[in-house]
Amino acid sequence: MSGVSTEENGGGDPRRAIELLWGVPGPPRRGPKPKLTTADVVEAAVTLADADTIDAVTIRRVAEQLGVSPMSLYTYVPGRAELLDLMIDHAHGELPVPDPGLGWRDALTAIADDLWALFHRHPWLLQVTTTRSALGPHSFAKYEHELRAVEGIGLDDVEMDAAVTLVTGLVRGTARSSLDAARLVRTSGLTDAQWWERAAPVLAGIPAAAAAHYPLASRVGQAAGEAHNAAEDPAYIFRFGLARVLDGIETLITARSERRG
Amino acid sequence: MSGVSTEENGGGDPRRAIELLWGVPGPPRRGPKPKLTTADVVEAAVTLADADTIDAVTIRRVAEQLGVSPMSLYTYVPGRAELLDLMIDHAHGELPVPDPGLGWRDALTAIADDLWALFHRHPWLLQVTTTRSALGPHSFAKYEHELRAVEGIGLDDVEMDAAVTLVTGLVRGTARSSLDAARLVRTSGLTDAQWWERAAPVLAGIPAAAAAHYPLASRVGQAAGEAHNAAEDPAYIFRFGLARVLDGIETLITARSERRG
DNA sequence: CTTAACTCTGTACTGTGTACGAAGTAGAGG
DNA sequence: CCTCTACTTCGTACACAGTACAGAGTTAAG
Repeated sequence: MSGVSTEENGGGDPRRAIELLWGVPGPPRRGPKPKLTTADVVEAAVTLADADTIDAVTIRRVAEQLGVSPMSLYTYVPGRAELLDLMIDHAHGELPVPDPGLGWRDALTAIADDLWALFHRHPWLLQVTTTRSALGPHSFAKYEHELRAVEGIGLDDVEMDAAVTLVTGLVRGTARSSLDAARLVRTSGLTDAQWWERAAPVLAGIPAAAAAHYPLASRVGQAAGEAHNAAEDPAYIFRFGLARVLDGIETLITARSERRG
Repeated sequence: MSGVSTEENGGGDPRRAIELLWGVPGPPRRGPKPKLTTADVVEAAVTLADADTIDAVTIRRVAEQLGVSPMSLYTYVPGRAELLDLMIDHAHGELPVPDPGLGWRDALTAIADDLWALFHRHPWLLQVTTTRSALGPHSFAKYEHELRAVEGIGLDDVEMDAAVTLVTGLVRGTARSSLDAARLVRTSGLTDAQWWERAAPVLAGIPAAAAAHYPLASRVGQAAGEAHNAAEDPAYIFRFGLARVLDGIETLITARSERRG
């Protein structure tokens, strides 16, 4: 069964975190040479998270991987929360710069595909909230490139923001489903098919769960399950959703231009 | 700063979890009368989560709220993960049954609005993954009602599934942003405006972060921030996104019917 | 009345983030 | 060169988590 929860992490003054994100050096160092750099810590943390989940990123494990005592990490990073922020911006740095020659549909599609790939390379990105933490250079650049895709196509500024947020949100949501499913297969040792094989007879023994009570859910659920095995389902929703959203944006643009002229 | 992570929870045999979800009584009881019911535990857990976050739902705290020792909860629930599953289905039970007389656009809009409201009543629903756990009666009913909204409008079964998943995914994503932002305001004690007041001068002191490097991001970000204060931003994206998605579905339906005749 | 199933509880283990204080290192000022 | 002091590193300790385990008490079945 599933059930995954999210941990809170403090707010606090943004100063130090922003300085770390932008690599501000700080005052000249007097004491012993540091063994590591902040970048070392971030990279070690990303390696751990890639191989498992964000939960694998514990202060103790990152320290162990670096051959250092846990507490010494606090020299490079104020705490675990800020480390996660640094990891996010680091990962955003992997996004390619979209081809500026593309039309808006192709550009948005490329952005969505790149983001989809990024999430599959770094699934932990979807286990972490982004609000207020996207202040690093690579996250800024990401937003800039996204806006460039919809610049000059007839949307006002507020709509441009909404359009790219809508597309990236679609990718986030569908990629999350895709990766949750994959992770579940890994941790439970059961594929979706195997899991259903086990669950189906239990459900069958419960009168209230009979197909007669849920005719559409039974029919459509089965059809969807057969059309694409469940592992590919989110990828289908991604493509389907992107097509719908792009069509919807096109409708808006058309309405705009017709009203104007 | 932000940074929120998600915990893993085991897979395991679905049998017991499904039985709990559907309220299968189990063999006749011989020992002392139980002080509680599984429903008591679930309701106490929901109360705790509503008042805070999903992290407030610890075995110890739920037990304390019920005036019982922590370990005795394991009589009613196999573990924390299964408790979360039960909470999800319990919450889905609050969703109203949509008016069957509505057209598909109004029906999908009503479903989206109801879900948006549910997420704002129970923000912890967005801190928990749903994959494979939606096997309870109320979650089944939710899916059934969603499909009813798009039944008979010219989509095949696979597209019906994709359409409702797209809409509910949109609500999930935008509601998550909305609630993450609200939670951040609560935990940091800073409104978005106050936080930006503090962050802006720090950013201003970093040459690499100059607006000249991110012209669109600066212009559009400012415009979006002024148009609606950040707290309302996700709500705007929700409405904007829903309009686009519905238009996109309409385009698909129209194309279908034109091809047919 | 005996027995066995069931509930409930206290204790204990492992693992988390990180506060605190001590120890050691190396550049700055004399 | 010596001293001072900022700085890095580390060991210990605390509060809190989920839950395994074993024992004690309770009640229905035989």
